Amino acid sequence: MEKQTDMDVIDRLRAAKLRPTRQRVALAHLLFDGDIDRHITAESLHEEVLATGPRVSLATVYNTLHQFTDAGLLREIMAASGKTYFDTNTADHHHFLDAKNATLIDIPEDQIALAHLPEAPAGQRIARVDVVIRLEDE
Amino acid sequence: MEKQTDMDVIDRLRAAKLRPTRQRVALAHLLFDGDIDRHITAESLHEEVLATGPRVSLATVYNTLHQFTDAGLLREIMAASGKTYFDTNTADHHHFLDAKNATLIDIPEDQIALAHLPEAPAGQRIARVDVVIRLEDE
DNA sequence: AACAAATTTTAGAACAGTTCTAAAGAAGGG
DNA sequence: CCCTTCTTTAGAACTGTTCTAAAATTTGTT
Ligand SMILES: [Mn+2]
Ligand SMILES: [Mn+2]
Ligand SMILES: [Zn+2]
Ligand SMILES: [Zn+2]
Repeated sequence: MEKQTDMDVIDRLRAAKLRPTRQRVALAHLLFDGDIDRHITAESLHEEVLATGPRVSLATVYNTLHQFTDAGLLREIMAASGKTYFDTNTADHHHFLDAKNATLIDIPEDQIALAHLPEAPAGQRIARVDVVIRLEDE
Repeated sequence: MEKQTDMDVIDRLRAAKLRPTRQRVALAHLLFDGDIDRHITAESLHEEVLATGPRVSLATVYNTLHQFTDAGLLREIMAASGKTYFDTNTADHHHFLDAKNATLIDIPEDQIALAHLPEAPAGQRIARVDVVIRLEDE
């Protein structure tokens, strides 16, 4: 996924049925260029785009993050502390929460295992399992 | 724990180094009478106490919930949806989240098992593990 | 290129949940 | 009782997020 061209990004947006506006292209580059999975908040992404790209309002950052989430390009994580994080890693996985730095860290898939899941109450099914391991300084 | 007398509750508050005020006694009864574990929010407990007991401000409900949590009588759970829940079950345990009703349900201890926990990043230790199993209608 | 229609962006207001402030009230010890 | 300390309270403030409706951009059509 390294260093996408604008055309790469534009195609991706079109595939998601989203017009490739200047703002969305800039945000998509920040989110998806490079191979690193990211855990960002609306505020943090807003600061980042202001520092490097075109002017984008905070409302647009929120709109875009939700649109990307609906398109399956991001995953929404409500870890704690009232902030919503968006994760560029859309695979099923779990997180460490560094509460002091308000940061999420992926837990490598092979390092955790839910032995046996409980049965859902009658009439309901399991939509998603989130494990959050809260860290503290040693 | 069934139907505590005021004296029971007052002793409990004294043990937590909290003056047994009218408000705290009323809230403690609501939280700790009966054997049922409860998952409440500040708003829900506020409504409840207004309906049945002395006038208590929302600020006092928040203050009291945090004091009880600090005293180990409650456990704070930030499940999702921007609301903070307080759990009268202070033992380590996990939850179903019924997102539609914004409700937490205890998962019986024996019905879930974390097979092996990952190692915490250098310099940090695991403070707490929270598993939230989000439910959806079948 | 010019135009019209549809979508998007934006500033700022509004909102929800929570915390803060500082003044008034209640509790406990002598 | 009196004094000191702690607690409660109303309302303001604050944080993160969503909403509103007007202006701007994008896209498709001539
Ligand atoms: Mn969302
Ligand atoms: Mn707290
Ligand atoms: Zn992640
Ligand atoms: Zn519980």
